[in-house]
Amino acid sequence: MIGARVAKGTRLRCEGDESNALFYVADGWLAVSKSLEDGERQILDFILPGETYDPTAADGRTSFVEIEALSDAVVVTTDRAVWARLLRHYRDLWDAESLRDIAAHARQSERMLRLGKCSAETRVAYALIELCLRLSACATPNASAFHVPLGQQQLVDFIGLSSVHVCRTLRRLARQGIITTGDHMNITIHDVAALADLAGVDLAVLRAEIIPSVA
Amino acid sequence: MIGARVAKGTRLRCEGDESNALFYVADGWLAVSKSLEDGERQILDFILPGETYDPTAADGRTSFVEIEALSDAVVVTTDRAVWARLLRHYRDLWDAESLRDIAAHARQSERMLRLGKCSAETRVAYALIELCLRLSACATPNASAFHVPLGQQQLVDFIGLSSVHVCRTLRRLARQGIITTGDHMNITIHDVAALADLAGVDLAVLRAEIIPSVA
DNA sequence: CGTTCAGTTGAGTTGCTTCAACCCGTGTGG
DNA sequence: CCACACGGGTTGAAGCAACTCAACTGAACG
Repeated sequence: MIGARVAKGTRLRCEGDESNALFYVADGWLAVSKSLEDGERQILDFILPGETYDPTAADGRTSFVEIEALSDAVVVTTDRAVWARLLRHYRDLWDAESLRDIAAHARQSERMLRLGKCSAETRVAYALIELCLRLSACATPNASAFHVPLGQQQLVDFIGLSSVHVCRTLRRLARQGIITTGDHMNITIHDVAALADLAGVDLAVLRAEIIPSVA
Repeated sequence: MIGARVAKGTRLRCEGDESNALFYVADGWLAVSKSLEDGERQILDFILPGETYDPTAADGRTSFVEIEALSDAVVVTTDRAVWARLLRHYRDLWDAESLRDIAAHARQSERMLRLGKCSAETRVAYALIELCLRLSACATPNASAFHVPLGQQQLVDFIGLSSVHVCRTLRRLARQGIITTGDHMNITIHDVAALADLAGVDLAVLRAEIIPSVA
């Protein structure tokens, strides 16, 4: 189990020597992504402080994703086998992890639905809401204004639209007074209800599905 | 633990009394999907014989998906707590499940990438390849010809395009001699290489990532 | 023989992308 | 201190991929 500081922008290697590794993020944001040969990239999920991610593919050896630090971060690397033993022994840990797993899975599913079936506006609105929910769950209690440590390019890769169109859509939302964007992706949501409406979600339901509760 | 025969087309309830349930599919195909209020539906994954699925959301109570039997099926319903205990006690079971989990996760990620970034042709090709791989792994050793127990509508909900466009794309592939479609979604892949090429995947790599190996 | 329903095809439309120009804050070297 | 280049974000215009609408086919069934 090795803790390490990683600088913003660093790509974490998940293959070769480091295989069978599993990441625990102590601080900072990571992005998990996959890319095509032509350079197109899709961000699959963000990893927030306190969460773990296992990048191992089904063959148990290689990784199927790329992981990148979106901010300076502190990442702990653990051997999968060791981690598994811990999970088996400590009931609480197991429960907590299983909850986080479920939440991650639910989030990914929700995103797939939007990706496959929704308009640009809905997709953008949904992404903002998801980020807002996750952030307010882990840090700020204030639900409406938050800072996203992402460039537009990352947001774009997350949403799955062209940067041009994402930009347009954000501006439209801003013009409608639903959000304000400051410098460097400081986003303030003024009208959460309107945004949730555009995203086609019920805020309370979504939170229950997506955010690991301490039940 | 209750085993039950379910007829093709049945919707499995995952809420209320049946909450905290987890499904093991002994026989037949299930589809896991999510839908929008407007009726649009996205199929998130298929569950094949021998696989399990936990439809529980992060609040531990409600479900966040709909599950439907695509064929007549035999489904075993288990309490999550009981299942968790089994997993903790039987190391082999835990390993196998964790492998399946990883594979499912890798599949879903791969699909998200296609959903967000790829053309219709690529998405259709990829879907066919994935189905083919999974089927040939679990049943037919013959990789090229297989029967998909799906109507076009299901395939459409899986791929995330309009039925019209999926149809066109399939016909185009057929005209190019890459596949043949028989009655009721009997699909034969004549040129796996060409299809993999269109899908933008390396067949061997994909198999390693997506299919739980018995390693 | 008529009805129904899944799949197929054509024609017109739209939403997103692409391309290209531009703006502006930041860093850099003369 | 100014000139300049640079990169991220914004905007306009044009193109194209996928969607919608609508008509048709053919198999399945009473």
